[in-house]
Amino acid sequence: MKSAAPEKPASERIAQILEAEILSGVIEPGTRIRQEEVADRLGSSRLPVREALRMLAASGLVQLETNRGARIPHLDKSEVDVLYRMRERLEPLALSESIPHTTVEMFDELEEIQCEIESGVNVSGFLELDRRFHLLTYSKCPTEDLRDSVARLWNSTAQYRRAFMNVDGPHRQWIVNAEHRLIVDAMQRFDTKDGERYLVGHIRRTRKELAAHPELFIRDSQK
Amino acid sequence: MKSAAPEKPASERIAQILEAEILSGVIEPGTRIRQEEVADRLGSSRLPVREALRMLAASGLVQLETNRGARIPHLDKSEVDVLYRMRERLEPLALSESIPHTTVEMFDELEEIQCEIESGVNVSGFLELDRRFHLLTYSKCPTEDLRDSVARLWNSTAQYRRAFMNVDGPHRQWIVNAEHRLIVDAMQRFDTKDGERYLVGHIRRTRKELAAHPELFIRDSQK
DNA sequence: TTCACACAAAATGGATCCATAATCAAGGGT
DNA sequence: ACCCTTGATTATGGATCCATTTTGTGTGAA
Repeated sequence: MKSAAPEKPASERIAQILEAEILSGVIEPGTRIRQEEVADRLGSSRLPVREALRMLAASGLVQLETNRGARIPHLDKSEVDVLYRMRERLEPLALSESIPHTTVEMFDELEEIQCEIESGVNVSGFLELDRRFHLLTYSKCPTEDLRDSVARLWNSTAQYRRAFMNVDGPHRQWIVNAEHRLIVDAMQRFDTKDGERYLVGHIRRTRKELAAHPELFIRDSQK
Repeated sequence: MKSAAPEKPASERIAQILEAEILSGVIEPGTRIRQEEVADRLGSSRLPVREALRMLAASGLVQLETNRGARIPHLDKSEVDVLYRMRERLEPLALSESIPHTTVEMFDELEEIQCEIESGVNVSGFLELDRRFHLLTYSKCPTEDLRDSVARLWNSTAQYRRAFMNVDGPHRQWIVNAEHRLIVDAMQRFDTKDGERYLVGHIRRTRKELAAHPELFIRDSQK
């Protein structure tokens, strides 16, 4: 056998890079993604880019139109509202399914993330830590489809969380911290009901706060 | 302008054909799908087949593994159980969001489908009509992501509904008919709460009946 | 007989090249 | 002055060919 070369995946690399760029806001919403540009920017052919875009479309990060390429979708107020209602229903299930399989290492990591959040970070830092926090609480859910669905919802709504944080900032950050702490506590008590309760409140509150800022959803130019 | 040539889509054609073959059971669960075989069977190159498989993977119909191709996934009992719990939470939301936008044409079509179901059909016929019935009740939901998520769940669980119908047959078909009628009635009354209630019962009952037939989930050979 | 190693065959991932549809610009007509 | 049409440019969809990984088979030894 050759060296310990696990022969890194393939076009997944491009998908991961693009995902990071989209989630971090480097590529702005509404932007059209040209295959060729990405191809020679990342030093590959257009073909893996096409496959990467298909993966991202499956993850809810881009929207594909036949013969019209890929584009980061613009959602209006009511669509984001429904996505949040989906979150309110699915994520508690993911949490319930995850709780029976939690480990102490997981709680250590959750504690670490939450402490970092409370230590004060900027918007991008908070968004990334918050995402890691919640997806980690679901990570022990044995059903991959459920984990994927939840991740899709987080991806689709990421840009609006970012926009909201930019206008309302760490305004009522203490609420998020309290909710996170309560969720972790319920998990440690293996109390799925309580976990669901706090989590629903967490998401529901965010949905309502988002709905109170309709200026985040104003279409820039095109209808 | 040229003739009315809408220039049919592209690799979507292959995806639709494969989807129909998978849902109808022509391609059995666990089967490995070879790109080359599909390519020259449908008279095209391997490239559109690859894209089609990516679409199907996004729809939850196949599972892709790097360098190992596409395969129709085998799910175990607990995974199907969780998928049904996801359905219990998401589909009522889709129904609620759809009800305010219903039309009389839709109710005519629902009536037509339900009558055809009650007229007595074989297993494959029922499965297709049942799928059309429910997805039609969600079809006016304005949020595409929600409709897609629901369709994904139907795709992922299709083979188990088929297996169940094959062993338990039209055993208690009258229950399905009653539930369908009640759902349509609630929709016509624009009563989202009642619609959700009957729909949850419908899915929940199916989940429990499936759970009562563990023999449907016995792994054939590989672990 | 069974396990292990090696080699061959096949299937997938990737790159380059061609065809076609969409976009944009310029020009002419109303 | 505005809109429509017509062409050129650009970008995506598809086909063929090559590289790499996987898998299946066969032979050998314990």
